[in-house]
Amino acid sequence: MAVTIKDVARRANVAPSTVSRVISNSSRISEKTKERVREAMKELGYHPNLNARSLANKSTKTIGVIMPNSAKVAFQNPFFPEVIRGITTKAYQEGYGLYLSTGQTEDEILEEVKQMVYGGRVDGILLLYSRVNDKVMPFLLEHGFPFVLIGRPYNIDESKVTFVNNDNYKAAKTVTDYLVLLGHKRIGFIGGNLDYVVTVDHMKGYEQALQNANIELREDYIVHHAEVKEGGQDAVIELMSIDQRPTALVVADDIMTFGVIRMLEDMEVHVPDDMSIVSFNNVMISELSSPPMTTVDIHIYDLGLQATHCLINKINDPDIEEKKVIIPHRLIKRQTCKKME
Amino acid sequence: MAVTIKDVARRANVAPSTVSRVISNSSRISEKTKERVREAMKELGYHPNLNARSLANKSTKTIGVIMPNSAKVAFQNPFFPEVIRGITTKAYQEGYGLYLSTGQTEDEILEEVKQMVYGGRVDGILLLYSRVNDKVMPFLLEHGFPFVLIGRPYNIDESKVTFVNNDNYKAAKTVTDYLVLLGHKRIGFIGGNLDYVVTVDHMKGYEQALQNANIELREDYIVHHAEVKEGGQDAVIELMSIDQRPTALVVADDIMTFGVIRMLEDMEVHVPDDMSIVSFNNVMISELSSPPMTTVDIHIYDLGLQATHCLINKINDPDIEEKKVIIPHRLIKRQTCKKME
DNA sequence: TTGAAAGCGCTAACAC
DNA sequence: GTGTTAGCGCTTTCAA
Repeated sequence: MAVTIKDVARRANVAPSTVSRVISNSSRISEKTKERVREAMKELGYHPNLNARSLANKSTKTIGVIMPNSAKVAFQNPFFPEVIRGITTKAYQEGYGLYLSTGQTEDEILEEVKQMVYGGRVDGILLLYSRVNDKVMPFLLEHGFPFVLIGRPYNIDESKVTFVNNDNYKAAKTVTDYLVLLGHKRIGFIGGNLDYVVTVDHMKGYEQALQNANIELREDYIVHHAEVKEGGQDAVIELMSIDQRPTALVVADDIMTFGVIRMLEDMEVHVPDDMSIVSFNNVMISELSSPPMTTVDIHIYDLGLQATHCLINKINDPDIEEKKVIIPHRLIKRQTCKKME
Repeated sequence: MAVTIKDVARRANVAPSTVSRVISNSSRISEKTKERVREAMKELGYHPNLNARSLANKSTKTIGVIMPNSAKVAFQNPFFPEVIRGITTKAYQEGYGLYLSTGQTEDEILEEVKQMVYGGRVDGILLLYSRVNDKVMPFLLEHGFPFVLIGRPYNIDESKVTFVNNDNYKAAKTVTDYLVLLGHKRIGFIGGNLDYVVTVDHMKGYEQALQNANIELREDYIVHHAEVKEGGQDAVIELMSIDQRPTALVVADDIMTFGVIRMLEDMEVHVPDDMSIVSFNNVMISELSSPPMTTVDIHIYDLGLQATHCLINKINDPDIEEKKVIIPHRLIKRQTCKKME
């Protein structure tokens, strides 16, 4: 059996409560006793039992991280590693640990969240996605459990939830405007899963830009795919089979763009000469495509960092008011766009 | 305050222990009482407190996942997401949760591991890397704490630790043999961080293949870089500045290969016409490079899955004997290799 | 400034 | 089959 607070107390000739106070560095303990107790802890190799502490405390110092259903797909995309990197950094600084969701389906995940909340496993929850008809958020809201959303609440009053997001609408609009400015009129859109709010926002931005430019919206220029890998490739096939092919593409995600470029290459459609492309995220390898891709940097790392920051604030002060943080984005011009002749 | 086991007991007119037994579905409870108790749980909306359970139980049903120091670098590489995907799958099946390390330096991580172990936060630990002078493994070994290593123990008796690995030596040898068979004699090697055992193994395989082929080893053909992104590019510069440039490259990692191809392209060295390349891992995007890369599939997902499987076995039966699992690899031929004229 | 003791919610040994 | 009860190791009143 491991050494407990009682052992330390005995050794230092004090009461267990005193040891506890020393651990939390209470100001009402004399320096002398503190020293003596610390000594004893060292000698015995004492380490607190975190479960016992959590039980007495009702605080776990851990954050639950909920990934979209099926990490299967999620983790394919460097977005998640990168956002977790941001989360990790802040969490470590503040002495929090991370507890990861493992469920694959929406229902499994909801079950897990319930366990985390009811079971007292975590002090707060980070939602790494915003889905259109999500059940997790309503649950959390209903129970007044601290959480922060990365993304944007949908069908839920924004003032009721703290979230960290990009202005994806604007980003998509800017990017489309940019292609229009380069002289493109036939601009296709390859979007992600329509269940995700980010996809909805992207599409609206794209549509608005075209409308502003008096370019007619063509249904057949818009393709959606859930899978980042095959998705990009399938989408290309669809778009290239159209009579009047697009000359430029707005692509939901950099990884998709890899697939898109690859596929176009196979069809001898050259980027950027025959096709311009802009996409989103600017993950690490985005600059390593051939040609290097023009993309919107959404500062994924910051999304994670800020969200964690907000969450910890909320945990520390449950009555803090809800907050909306927009992380700025930035168009990174590389070599997948070209002016129309 | 949440509803506890006592509330349920009162409601169902039984003792708390009975409720506990119903929860664990003990066979010594009559179906009738079980029903009654379950009814009460439903009515009251009971959910067990996991901290209390862990405290009484000395079991947390969670696995600690330790990433190499600085997830900063680690997560850049799709290897980790993919291995976690494997872990996640098995863990979920078996009802285990995942607790992630967040430390950046080796010391921080060792501290975290100690916390996990002493603090009773996890039942077992998964080590996602094998470093040459690692302190975590000795610690775990010394404390007889259940853990499984993904990779290979170094400077530690293999029979003392359960590990899941590829035969990286052989993979590197095969790959180099392959290039030799294609007629290459000037074969460069771009390796990862030499602190990692996998890098050591790769290099040995490479050297052995050259030796077997009676090709002299050239120091200047061997370059190591820790960072996957810049690494590949820097390495190319070094290798291309040599008088007698290599005609083929063995690259430690697919992501590096993206950088390598990119850089070669900039120098108008075309792959595979002017340079053949083979690398390792076969992550999702590996087939999306231009040209698609020839690489060794190491079945990352299986590494994670098997390791988790072994760990859970060890947790359930601490006296089970240590085991060594080698996940097979497979050369995936795509388009970055060409026969020398 | 310190100690005694109650309790956090659950499990498991022991009794019946 | 079911109940009683003593912990698990810590925190936190309340007293002194």
